[in-house]
Amino acid sequence: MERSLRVKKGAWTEEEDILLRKCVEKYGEGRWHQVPLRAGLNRCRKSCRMRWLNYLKPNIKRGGFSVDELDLIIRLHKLLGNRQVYLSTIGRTANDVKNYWNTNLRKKMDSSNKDVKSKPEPKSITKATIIKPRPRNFKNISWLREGTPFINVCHPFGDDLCKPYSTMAPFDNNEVESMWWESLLDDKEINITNNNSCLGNVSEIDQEPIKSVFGDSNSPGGENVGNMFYEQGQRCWSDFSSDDADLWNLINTELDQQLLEQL
DNA sequence: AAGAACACCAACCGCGGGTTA
DNA sequence: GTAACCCGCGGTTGGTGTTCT
Repeated sequence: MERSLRVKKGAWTEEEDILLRKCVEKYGEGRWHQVPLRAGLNRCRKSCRMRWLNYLKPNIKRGGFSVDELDLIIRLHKLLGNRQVYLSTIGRTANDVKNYWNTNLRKKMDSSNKDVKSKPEPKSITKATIIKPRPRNFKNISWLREGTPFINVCHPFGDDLCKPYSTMAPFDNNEVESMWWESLLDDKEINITNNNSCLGNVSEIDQEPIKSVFGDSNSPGGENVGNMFYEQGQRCWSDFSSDDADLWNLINTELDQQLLEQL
């Protein structure tokens, strides 16, 4: 319970910003419940976190949205829905994207949707078709602590890939990534087994013989796993380096090209 | 010139999910 | 197993500036 009667609310002062910035620079991000005390701020932890993430954090892109950014926001929104955390991958804060969406783009999207109301309703979306990719925390998984590379739970091939690679067939890095995005875009193959894991069509993988994938792992700076090379520190699928151009091309090919023209 | 309406955005709040004891 | 705690997402509010009438 925040001490709502005691903590300060409302706009932040320059002095508060300086205190918060110094605190985060000294102790790092996280442990927000300790930040008000450490920084000497009479603010609740949520307020401190929000101020840092949306305003003080370095490298925040501010100002007007470019045409490319708007295009990407619209496409990602169509792909992922109201999940500003993913929309914020374009380099804006989640709050910035959310505000812009709520005050600007949503109206345009609503009005454009009215134009197509005469069309038949799409098939109803059930709970089982909702895709909710979320970052995962695996720090309690023993084999991860031991340094075994693995792929994130939220993966097109399902829970089998949570297992250590020694029990899995190898996949090409780019292939895995693009298949995940394609699985998001292809509702025919998506099943959800629980709130957080995405299952794609695994029939082809099932036919692959299980191979040992740790045969040539002596490379400095990383590790060869089958035909994949993992950089040092790269432990999960979400750590794959991503080619923005590939993602952009994929979105371009799958989503409605006329969306922007309607705006 | 002044009040109303609108737009923008910083900030607040509730709640769900993950972690810890 | 579970209760308490913590984090952070997403909806909403409220203040301020701008435009309209």
